[in-house]
Amino acid sequence: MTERPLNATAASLLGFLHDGPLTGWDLVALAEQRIGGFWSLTSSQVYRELATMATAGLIEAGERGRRDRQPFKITDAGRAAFRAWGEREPGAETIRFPLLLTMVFGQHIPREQMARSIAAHRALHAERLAGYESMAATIPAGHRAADPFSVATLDFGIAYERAVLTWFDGLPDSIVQVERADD
Amino acid sequence: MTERPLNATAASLLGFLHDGPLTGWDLVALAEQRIGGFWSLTSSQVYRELATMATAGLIEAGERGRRDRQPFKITDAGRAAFRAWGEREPGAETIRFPLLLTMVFGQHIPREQMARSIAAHRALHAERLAGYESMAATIPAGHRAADPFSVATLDFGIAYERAVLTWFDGLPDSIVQVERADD
DNA sequence: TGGTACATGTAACATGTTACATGATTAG
DNA sequence: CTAATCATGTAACATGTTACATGTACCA
Repeated sequence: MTERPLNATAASLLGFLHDGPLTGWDLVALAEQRIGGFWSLTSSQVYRELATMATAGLIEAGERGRRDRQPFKITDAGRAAFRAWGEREPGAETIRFPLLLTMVFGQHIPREQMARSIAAHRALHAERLAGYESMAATIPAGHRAADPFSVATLDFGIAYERAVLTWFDGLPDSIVQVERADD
Repeated sequence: MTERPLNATAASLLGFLHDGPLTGWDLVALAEQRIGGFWSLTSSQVYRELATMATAGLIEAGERGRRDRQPFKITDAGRAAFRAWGEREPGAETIRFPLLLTMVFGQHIPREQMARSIAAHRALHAERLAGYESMAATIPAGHRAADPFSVATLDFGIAYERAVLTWFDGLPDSIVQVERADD
């Protein structure tokens, strides 16, 4: 007992398990879809956390089904642990943006390389934004009120991606523009 | 030889060392100031990376000065390693935003708690934005052209923080508003 | 002369990443 | 029958975090 507090990744798994038993595989897919935009996790991590939480009694393994699927069910202890996590002040966000790191040292990095990276990342963000926007478009009108939390996180994704795109588009030519030899 | 490629944190230290020898302490402070907005590192990490890089011959320790300060100087091998890092396509950014995680599971979390967390985070972001904006205000006009890279990363911080604040302010009352007993 | 800021570092541990091994089921 | 996808998991390692120990120099 007196387990150390849950980490956020484990807590999110417990969060998903509130709605019913799920397998590791399901959780990976669900997490990617629902929190992938601002929380990353790998299947390795998921299986490790599940094993740890099962040992700690926060979840219980059910019968294995087809293809060895093993569903986990949240226990009362798990719900309590989740509640305790939810009551802690969430920490500040961390962002790790390698492109910006490259950019800080831009003077030491080939200009063309940088311009290409920027273009690639811009495209990636445009794609993500499009994805979020099409998700948002399919939200039934009534749902916006019914599940404001999911909507809010989706809105965050949209706001973030739009800001990033606007920033990309405002970069000065001195950074973005590649002098091209007339080939 | 054939060392595995640099990690981004180590690379950033090498980046700073391009402009002259620095101690671990200096690097921590400099990193916090220059890349703290989108890349976090702790002093423990810095000293560990310095030790590793010194062993690998990417940097060289100089004479210890006052208060045991130990400056490190980048070597040619270090410059080469940095260049190799700069030539790799920077990976996608990762964001880890605990507040959003809490929010996804908002239905399972006390409303008042959530509202308080949101207010606290909003204040934090407002503060950061103000900091960035005052930094931006002190950039001499000519500098904008002279060091477009630093300016660009600062602009990112501003764009990001503004987007986050706007998002906060657009959250629906159903999330933000706490019913207050008339006390 | 005592507190504060400077400065370096270690140890222990938590978390995240990558690569791989294994097998079940399904679709063609 | 075979390739693709589903599904679980381990091992090894890299990276990040937290707590602490040690000592120096400045400044009031």
